[in-house]
Amino acid sequence: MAELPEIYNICKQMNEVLKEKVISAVEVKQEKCLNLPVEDMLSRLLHNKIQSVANKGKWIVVKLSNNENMLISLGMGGDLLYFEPDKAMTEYQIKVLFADQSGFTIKFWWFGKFHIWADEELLAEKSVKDIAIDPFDEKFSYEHFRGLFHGKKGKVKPVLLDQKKIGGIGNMYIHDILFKSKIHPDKKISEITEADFEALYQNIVSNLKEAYSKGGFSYEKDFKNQNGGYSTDEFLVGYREGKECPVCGGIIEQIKTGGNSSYICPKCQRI
Amino acid sequence: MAELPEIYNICKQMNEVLKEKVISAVEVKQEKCLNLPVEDMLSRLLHNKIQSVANKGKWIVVKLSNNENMLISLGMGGDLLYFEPDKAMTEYQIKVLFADQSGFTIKFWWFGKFHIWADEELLAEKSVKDIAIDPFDEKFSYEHFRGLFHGKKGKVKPVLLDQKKIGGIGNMYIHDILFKSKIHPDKKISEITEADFEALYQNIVSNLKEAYSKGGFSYEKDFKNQNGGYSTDEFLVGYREGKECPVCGGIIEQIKTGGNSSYICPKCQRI
DNA sequence: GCGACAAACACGGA
DNA sequence: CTCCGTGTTTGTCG
Repeated sequence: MAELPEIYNICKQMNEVLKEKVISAVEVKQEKCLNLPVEDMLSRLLHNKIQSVANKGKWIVVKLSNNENMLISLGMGGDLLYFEPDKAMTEYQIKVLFADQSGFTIKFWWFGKFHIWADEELLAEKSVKDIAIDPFDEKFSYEHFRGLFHGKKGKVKPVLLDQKKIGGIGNMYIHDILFKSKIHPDKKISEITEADFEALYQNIVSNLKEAYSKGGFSYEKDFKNQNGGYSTDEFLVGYREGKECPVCGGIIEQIKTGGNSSYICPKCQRI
Repeated sequence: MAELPEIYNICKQMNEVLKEKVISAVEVKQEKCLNLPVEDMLSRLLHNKIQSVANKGKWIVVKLSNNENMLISLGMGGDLLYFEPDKAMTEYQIKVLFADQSGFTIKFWWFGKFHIWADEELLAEKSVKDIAIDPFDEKFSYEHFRGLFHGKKGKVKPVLLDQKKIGGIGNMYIHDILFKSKIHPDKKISEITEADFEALYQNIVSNLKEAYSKGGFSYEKDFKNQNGGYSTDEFLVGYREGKECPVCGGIIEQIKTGGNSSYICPKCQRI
């Protein structure tokens, strides 16, 4: 469930906290989240320095001094937690330890990934190479956004969640973004007006930035084990099926949209 | 509209009539139905002998003495007509002339193809390489047929018309085949019983053989310019929308099934 | 609820 | 009414 606001926040914190730290050990309790045999992973990570951390969509990319990278995907959610010496969590699938005895643990709720790729490999690596820029990127202009829909004929929501089109949006913040824009998730792209697109663009950026400014979603923990300040009370329609629409008083519905669920006000959001 | 019965018939006749004839000229009025520049096509065909003719699904494959092949697709229908010296039709896109001044003309109604491929190329040529055996093939056993559906989850009709699964069936004979089998074209494969599959298999083979035994569909001409003897009166539900079902007296409907039309008795064929 | 992949399906062009 | 390529949608798996 960690989406751009949470991931972006974690990356910022990792940058601040981990810079220049040297990896001294990596412990893996679940090998299937690796892309390499443990031995290979270790030989590519150990004794190297953290250079910088940035997100690529919902992926966290930790760049090391030896041109290797740790790519972390939290999948459906999980905790990526910094620890001071001797303060590590006991539940984790991956633990990275630094020379100063600090480190971080990763605990996935379900499917997470911990992949190692060299800079050159990264360009060809399918998991991340096609991930589009995210709404926090300065190049994420309205023109860029609008262009994603030109000549397209499907439904809106799949495009918004398509990581090859827009990085970082998942199936949580999207509900309110669409609601605020008064667009039904199954609305055909061809039937969306220019004004709708403008509202959609604004709401994507403002909704995610709002969540980021509050430290992310309240159910998620940041790198320093703090829960975010964006609480479920702020949801307008997301996960509020059966409750009243804050705008028109209609009853919010949970509906199936393709493979996932959507929460909508059937009155405010018409197909 | 030529399907397996018509194509099979034409191939048989071509085999009887053209064997050993030597190509002396080819005239092309519509170059876009070729896969080669006219020059190349000519140099690969002229002065070579017809060796044999066989169908691959709805394609007609004319094998020449020099290991080249003429591949003819009649597309949505057309006439492929033999002519005695000086008796050629005047309307055609392609005319093949033999040394004895006999020959054949091809007139497509819409999109037809006249392609040249050497034996070796044929194996890699996408238009025909994956076309499955047809219901007249001795290897088209019930087991073979049944196996086409194992582990599949879509609708029946698309499989029956998929040339990679079964060669030669088109959207004409299929209506009655499904009707006789009491299967709705949109029926899910997973919901079809073994008895249904057996009926379907029998009806595919028998319906197409019946049409073939009568020289094909009455609206189509054979190689000798004779119309087939399988008339529209023999259709049970195909193209009979609004008429009565010959079994239950219900009203036959024309419905959309994916990209094409189907004719069904809504009472005899339930989804 | 994520991401990768494959299967099924829809559509347009020749 | 054909075949084909492409894009879209749906399902499954880890």
